[in-house]
Amino acid sequence: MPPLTLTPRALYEEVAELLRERIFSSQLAPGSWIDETRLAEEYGISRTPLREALKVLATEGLVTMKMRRGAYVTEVNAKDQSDVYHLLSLLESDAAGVVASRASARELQDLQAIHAELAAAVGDTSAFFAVNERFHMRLLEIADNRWRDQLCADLRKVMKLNRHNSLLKAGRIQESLREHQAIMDALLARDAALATQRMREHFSSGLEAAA
Amino acid sequence: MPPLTLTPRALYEEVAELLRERIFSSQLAPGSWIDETRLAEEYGISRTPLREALKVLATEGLVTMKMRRGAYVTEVNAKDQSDVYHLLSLLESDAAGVVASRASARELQDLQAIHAELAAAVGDTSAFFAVNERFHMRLLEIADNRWRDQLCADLRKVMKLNRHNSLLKAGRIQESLREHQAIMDALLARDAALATQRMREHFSSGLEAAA
DNA sequence: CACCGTAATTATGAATTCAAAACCTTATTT
DNA sequence: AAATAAGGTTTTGAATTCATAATTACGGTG
Repeated sequence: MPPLTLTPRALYEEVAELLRERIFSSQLAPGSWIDETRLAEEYGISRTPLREALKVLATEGLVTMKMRRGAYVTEVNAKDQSDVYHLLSLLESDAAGVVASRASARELQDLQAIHAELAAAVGDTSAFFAVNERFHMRLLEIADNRWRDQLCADLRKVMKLNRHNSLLKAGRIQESLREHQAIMDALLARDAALATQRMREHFSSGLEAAA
Repeated sequence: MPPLTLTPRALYEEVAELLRERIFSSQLAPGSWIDETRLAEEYGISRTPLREALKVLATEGLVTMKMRRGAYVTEVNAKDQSDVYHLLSLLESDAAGVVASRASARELQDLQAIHAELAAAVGDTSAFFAVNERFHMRLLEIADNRWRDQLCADLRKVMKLNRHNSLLKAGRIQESLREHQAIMDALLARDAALATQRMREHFSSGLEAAA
C-alpha cells in the first residue's frame, strides 16, 4: 500500500490556505504583524514555504509586504470595502447576463436546483449562507470565464477581511431570497439585460444593508 | 561604477518584473519550461527570490506551476484571450462612467491633455501606443479604485502574453483616435452612461480588429 | 531489436545557514 | 529627567545545503 499523501497541492498553497482561514477568522487581525518564525514553528515547517505563501497572499491583496519589516494583514477601510463590492457587483452582474444568454437548459436546471435548496434553507441562517455562496459560485462557473472566476474569488476573499461586512446580512434572508427568485426568473426567461440588472440590484441592496 | 541599487523594491519584485518582460517579449515563450537554476545563475541571484517571484507570477496567471515539475509560461488560447478582453472592457468601461460622474475639472483637463498628446502622436505608432496606454491608466487612476487598477493591470499583463493580440492594432490608429475623442466628449459632458457605452464600443472594435 | 527494470543524473521543494537591517535595551550625557 | 548613542537581540532577506521526486541513460532479457 502506497502512502496516501498524494500531495494534492504544493505545501506553499496549503499554507496559504491556512493563513487565509486565519485571516478570515480574525485570528490574524487586520493591521497586525505576521510573525514568520512563530508561524513556521507552529506549522512545523521552515520559513521558506511560509514566505512563498505570504507573497501569494500579498499578490491577492490579503497581506501587505513592508520592505525589510515583514508582512502585515491588509487593513481595508470603508472605501476599500465599497470599491471591492462595486467590482464584485459589476463582474457578477455581467456573469448573470452571460448565463442568461448562453447557459444550457441543463445548467439552468442546476441553478434552479440550488435555488430550491436556498428556499428550503430559509430557516437555517448558516445553511442559507452556504447555499447562497454555492449559487453565486455556480453561476460564475456557468458563465465560463475562468479569469473572472479567479477575480471574483480574490475579491470575495478581500471582502472577508472585514468579518462584519459579510456579503449577506443575516436580517436580509427573506429579501435576499426574493431577489434570487427574480434573478432566476430573468435567467429562465433568457433575458440577459434583465438578469444583469437584477443581479446588480441584488448587490446594491446588499450594500445598503451593510451601510 | 558601483551598483547604485538603493533597493527601491524587494528583490523578488524586481525579478518578477524582469520575468514579466521576458514573457511579454516572448523570450520566454508560452508553454515553455522555466529553468530556475539557469535563470538564477544568469541574474546572479539564488533560487530563493526567483522562486518567490515565480509564485507571484503564478498568482497573476502569467505562469503555471506544475507540481514537482516546475514553472511553465501560461498558454492562453483564443477563448482565454477574449475572456480576458471582455473583463477588461467591462472594468474600464465602468471606470469611464465613474470618471464622467466624479472626476474633478482638473482631472478631466489632465485626461484631455493626454488625449491631445495622443492626437499629436498619430504619425508615430509606438508613441501612439505608449500614450494610449497612459490615457487608459490615467483614466483608471482617476476612477480611484485601487482594486480595479490592480485587476486591470493584471488582465493587461495576461493580454500581453500573446504578442500578436495587442490591445491596439497598428491599422486602427485613426479609428482609435476617433473613438477616444468620442469618449473624451462623453466625459466632458459628464454623461456617465454614454462614456461607459463608448468605452465599451472602443474595446469592442478593438476586438473585431484582432479577430 | 524492442522492452523493461535499474542506476545515475538532474531539478524541485524545503530546511538550514548566514548577513545585514531594524529593533530594543541600557547607559551616558546634557 | 529627557535625549541620545552604543551594544546586543531579533527578524528579515537571501544564499546555501539537503532530501526526494522525476527524468534520463544504460544494460540486461526476452
